[in-house]
Amino acid sequence: MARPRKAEAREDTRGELIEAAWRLFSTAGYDATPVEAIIDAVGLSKGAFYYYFNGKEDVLDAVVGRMVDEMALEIEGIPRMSDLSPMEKINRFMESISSWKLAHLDILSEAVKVIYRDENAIIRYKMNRKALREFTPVLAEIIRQGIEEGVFEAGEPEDTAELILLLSNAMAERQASDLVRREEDSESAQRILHRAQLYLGTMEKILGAPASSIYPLYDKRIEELEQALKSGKVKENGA
Amino acid sequence: MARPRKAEAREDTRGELIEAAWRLFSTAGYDATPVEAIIDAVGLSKGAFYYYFNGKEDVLDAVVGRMVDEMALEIEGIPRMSDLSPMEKINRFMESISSWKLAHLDILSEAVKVIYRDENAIIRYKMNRKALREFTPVLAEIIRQGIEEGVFEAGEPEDTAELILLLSNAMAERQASDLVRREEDSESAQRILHRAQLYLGTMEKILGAPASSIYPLYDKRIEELEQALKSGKVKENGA
DNA sequence: GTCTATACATGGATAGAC
DNA sequence: GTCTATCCATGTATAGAC
Repeated sequence: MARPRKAEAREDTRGELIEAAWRLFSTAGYDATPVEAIIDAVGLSKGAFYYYFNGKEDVLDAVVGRMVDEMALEIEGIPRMSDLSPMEKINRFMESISSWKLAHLDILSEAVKVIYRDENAIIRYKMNRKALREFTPVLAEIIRQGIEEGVFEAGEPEDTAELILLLSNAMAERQASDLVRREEDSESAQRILHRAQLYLGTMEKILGAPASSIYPLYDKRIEELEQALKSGKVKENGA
Repeated sequence: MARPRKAEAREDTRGELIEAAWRLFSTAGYDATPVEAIIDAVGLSKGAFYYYFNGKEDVLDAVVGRMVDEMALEIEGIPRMSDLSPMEKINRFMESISSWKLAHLDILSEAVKVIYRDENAIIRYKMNRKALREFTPVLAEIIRQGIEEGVFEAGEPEDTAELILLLSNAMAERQASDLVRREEDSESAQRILHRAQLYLGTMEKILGAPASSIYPLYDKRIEELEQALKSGKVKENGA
């Protein structure tokens, strides 16, 4: 009977639900988060939830959509940054994506472990696919410029971009699992970096770009990430 | 009250359940298949199901396990086929995997569409990960041989093998969705093949192998697959 | 050891009150 | 537009027959 919080106290109910859902999905997992947990966190009833979303999967799409859109915002201007060379643009692109990821790992040194659990494959999959869709045209444009200027030697820009993104994502997944596992199993940091170099080198070959030209900052990023994971939560996230 | 089939008529109950589960998962999807549907198909009760499996996810693991093991059986001998060159071994490897896939598509020109639906990401993920685990050492051994003989120029064999498998899987996923979509959207066959060449070419670069050396039969395979999809089910699968 | 019958809790969904 | 009350499917667990 206890009536949840009054409506008047609420502003962006849908947004609050998305926020709460993401916090729960990333700490408990998707399947393990009942709709009830989401509404409890916000102080709403089930009916309200189903008023804002078509179902549980719908809120997952909203969560994913919000994150990818944030990323998209950061990268969409890169092709038109006339002070950067194509290679610099690519590095800027990579940098934007991984620093965004780092920023969103604050809530979640724990979350990495959760998100990469089997049952949460659906989250990763939706994220990857949406990111692929939205980022491919941007990266393709950069590649096109590089080909025109003669600094890249690659095939069809769209396909090439897609492949690069695929690799970059696979690398991220691999590195994430490497870093998480490194706490138990102690694989050498050297070995992990070495593996990353293989991926980066492959991207260079695909682009027909010189060795060690892609993402030279990567080593530093990994170090940061490792520090973040070691020291537990980096900072608190209130809302 | 109606008592299902008697026990005496049964031989490999667990196997029957796995079989039925796979048929249902691949036609209706994982989430959309209640445990009840599986036991109905076999003529058993719920208790029996929970006698053989710890839960629904357990039967999915069994399904995936069985398929990957079948594939593993076909490829594990390849590194020791002394009449083949390393490059031939790699092609044999690829061929084995994709012809196995084709063979298991008989039940399922329909299944492709189902398996690639969002909600079934968990099936694909489990499949890919198990395949990666089991196939990497085999492919790595072949690569090691190639490096020793000087026909490949690649880095650490395990990492290289993993990357190749990753690409091969990504290519398969891409091609599957291309071919399925081709029924509505009419993307040119040319474009699809072209995309495949990009993946194969990348694998060659990773191995440091000559162009067009990997999987020259691929074009033919794709044609076969396309025929299979066009003409609906290819053959019936009784048990 | 193998299975039937059944009970139960959970949680996704909906109808309709306010 | 917001929420309460309710329904129902389904995953899980168990007691006990054969």
